[in-house]
Amino acid sequence: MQMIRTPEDETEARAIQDELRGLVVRDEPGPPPGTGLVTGVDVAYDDERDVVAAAAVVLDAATLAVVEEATAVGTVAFPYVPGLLAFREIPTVLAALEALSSDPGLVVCDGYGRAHPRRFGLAAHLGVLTGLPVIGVAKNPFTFSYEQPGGRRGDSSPLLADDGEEVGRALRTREGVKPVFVSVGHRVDLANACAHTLRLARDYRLPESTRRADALCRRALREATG
DNA sequence: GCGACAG
DNA sequence: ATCTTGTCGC
Repeated sequence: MQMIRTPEDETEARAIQDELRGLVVRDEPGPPPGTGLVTGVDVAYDDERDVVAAAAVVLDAATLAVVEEATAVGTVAFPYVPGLLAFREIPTVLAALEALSSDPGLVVCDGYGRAHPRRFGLAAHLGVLTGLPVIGVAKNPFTFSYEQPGGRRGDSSPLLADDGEEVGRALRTREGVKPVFVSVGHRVDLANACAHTLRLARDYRLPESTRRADALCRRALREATG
């Protein structure tokens, strides 16, 4: 049940991105922070055996308590190429999401959405394929530039593309700790994406959703591989 | 042509 | 992403 087309090469992959980019919805604020469900997704790889494991962890947005977990294991179908990450991750992530009985609510993934060379990163791609509201929270600035945000939790600064567009924000989630990089994927605006991220990063630098998904997909990979 | 580059 | 020990600190 892979709704993603696995391209034959990089040229085809970029063409798919250019085609799907027009389907991204950017004029919806998205679900209000702190209510409903939030689902973190992440993947881990065993490049030796071409195995990939994905995890989806559903949290109660208000308490950050785990509501449901699901995993999926698959075969790596595409190499890692900067700008084409979605083709490597999404097939297995979709399988994990489909294994959930809960409605995922807002989906939070590792990596970027709008902040992408062709403005169609992983979070945007996943959003278009599922129709769900999705945001991306990355651990480094990729190719984008930014000024260091203030040192306090909640401080942020624009993440800028070469053409000057604000494609995301560098958001300080912990005092004096390196910021995270937030960008919108689908059906969520940037201010709301940052608000969600800040609530999810209540106890650590990274959102609880991605921390939980990261731990789970590593465990799934270990159990699938050995 | 070279370097850099989410995970 | 992944390869990888100990170590400083709350």
